[in-house]
Amino acid sequence: MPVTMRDVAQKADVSIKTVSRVVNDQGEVANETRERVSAAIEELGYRPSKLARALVTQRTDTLGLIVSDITNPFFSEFSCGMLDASQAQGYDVFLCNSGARVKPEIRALRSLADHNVDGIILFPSWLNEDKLRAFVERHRPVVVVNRAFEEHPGMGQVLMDARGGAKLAVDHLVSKGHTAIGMLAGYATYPDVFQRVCGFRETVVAHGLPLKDEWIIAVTPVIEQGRQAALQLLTQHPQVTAVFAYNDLLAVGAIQACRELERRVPDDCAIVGFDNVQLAALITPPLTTVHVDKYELGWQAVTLLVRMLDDPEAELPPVCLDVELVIRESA
Amino acid sequence: MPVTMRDVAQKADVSIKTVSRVVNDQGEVANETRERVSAAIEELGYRPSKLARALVTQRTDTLGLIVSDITNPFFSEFSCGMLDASQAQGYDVFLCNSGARVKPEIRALRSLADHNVDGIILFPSWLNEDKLRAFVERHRPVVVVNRAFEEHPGMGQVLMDARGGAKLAVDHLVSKGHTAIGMLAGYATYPDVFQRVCGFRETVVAHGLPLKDEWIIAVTPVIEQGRQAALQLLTQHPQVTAVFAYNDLLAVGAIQACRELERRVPDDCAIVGFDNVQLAALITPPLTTVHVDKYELGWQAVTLLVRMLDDPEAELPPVCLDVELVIRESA
DNA sequence: CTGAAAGCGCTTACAG
DNA sequence: CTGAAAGCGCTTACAG
Repeated sequence: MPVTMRDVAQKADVSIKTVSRVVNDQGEVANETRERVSAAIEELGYRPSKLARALVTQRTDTLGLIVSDITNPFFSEFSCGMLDASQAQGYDVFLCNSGARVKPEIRALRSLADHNVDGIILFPSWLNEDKLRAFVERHRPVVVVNRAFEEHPGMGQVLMDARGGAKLAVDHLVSKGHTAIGMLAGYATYPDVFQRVCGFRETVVAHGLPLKDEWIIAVTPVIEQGRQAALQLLTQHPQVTAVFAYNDLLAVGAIQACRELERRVPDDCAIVGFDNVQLAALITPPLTTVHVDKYELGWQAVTLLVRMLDDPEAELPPVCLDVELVIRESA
Repeated sequence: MPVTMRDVAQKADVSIKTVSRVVNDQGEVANETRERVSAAIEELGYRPSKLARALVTQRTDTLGLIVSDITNPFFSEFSCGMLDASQAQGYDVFLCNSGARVKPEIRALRSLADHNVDGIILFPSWLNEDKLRAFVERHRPVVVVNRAFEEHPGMGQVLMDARGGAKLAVDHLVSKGHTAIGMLAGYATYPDVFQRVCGFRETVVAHGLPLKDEWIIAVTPVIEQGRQAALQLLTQHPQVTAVFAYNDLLAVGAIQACRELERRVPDDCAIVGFDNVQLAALITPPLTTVHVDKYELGWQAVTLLVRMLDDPEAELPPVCLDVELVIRESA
């Protein structure tokens, strides 16, 4: 029932090929013909089928995005930037939630490949590098966010300076006189946890402070888990007077824990988060945290991916966004 | 380069049609043949092209979602429910951000139609009912969320009891002794604003309280706008001692305004929000608000849409979710 | 139980 | 400047 190219051709009394030419604005078409065809298109309300076109061109004008948890404001901000950029470039985007679990992540990759997306932006939860490379070779280009991979054709990387961010956080805590600093690390399956933990360890050691494994607790980075982990950390190791959290959600949980333990923030326990989500400024006390431009991160991921699509041979270096410390009241 | 049905057929020494049969698990196939084909599929890592299939079946196994602002936690929670439900039903989903503006919304509808999505879930910002009906007739079924339309084949509705929620909020404020109640309404282009404002007006009148148009301010429902609107409301009309907000974001803005005006919440000014997003419980003071299950709302929207797709003739009544008042400290 | 033909709605060489 | 043929990778009747 939808109107096809054939209908337009018939109405304009030309061949299908000619319609195709004016639709795609390619090849020479006599002005008079072009106008007749345009008129027919207008009149019939013709819109070319992306499906049919894709079948022959192997381009669908779609991108896939796989996030860990769309409910986490970090990812929704990122998605917003990604969507705006995609739209600006003429792509529509499939969204998939992996829950930061491997199986759903693989399922999402497969599913996106089945739909022939042109490219994928992925927050890998955990994924064998070889597997991902195999996927890229067999299917479509992937831009990986927040995880450093070995460079590989068809794989792009968009990173933030997580290590530097962790250093900023610890430096700040040390400057406030803290010597016993713990960390609420993200769940181990989040690859970028590694960078933040690294930065944390390095900086603590660089300051000549004690570094205890028991002071680093790994949990799923949501508020309630942060609360429980902080409760445990501060109860079992009361000497800890400062906490660096993998992200703001965990930091908020830590603030709740302090309230329950009647530890004043920042006097009895200082807390620094990471991401600077909207919530960070709204909580009491307002959170000192490491800021990263999440919208920009999403935008850059698309920019890189589109570049890869436009020139598959190009060797594009990883993109890395700077971070900065935002000092509020929690530390 | 990707492996096709033809490759499988060749390897299994059968016709393409037979491969199609085992892939789609339809028609009788001799066991021995089926196994040979399955083995070939396995061996070659064959995956059927959804594109090619869609071209003939007119089914893409995709759904579209158009939200106003993915950055608003209401929508991200909704999306989460929608994604989980879609996946459970075998659909992948396109996400579009309309920014609650008409043009991007229409562009998104068109774009989704171009990709032949099977159905669409839409938060209409403002859209002529006739236009939407025309779209549905020409293209694909749409489930509209949070806006009451006249019933129409191909259009489903998922609602929440917004009016009832507004009543709960006002009743609560009245029970606390408030007699001068203002409202921070959402920007007028949000259709569901209507229900909440209606419920507000009705209930205020039902209690025999004054209802002043100047006490109802319409703004874009984000925190900063809420802050400014509340500042204006409480400065120009200091007699107002209670505020009902269209959503939690506006309510949070109102709390900030009160802080700036040195009005204690709830003693000098009581505030009630709507949605019960995560932030509501975390702000100081914790927000009294109207709870609605956003995840469930997303899930229900998909359920309804899939029903419509499975049986285009069925007349499915609107789905309406209950709401409840969550009393915390802001009122 | 299995296959050959036609077609979904386009684009890509190739002619003229 | 314009068109006829082949084909993208599948499924849908229809035969046998």
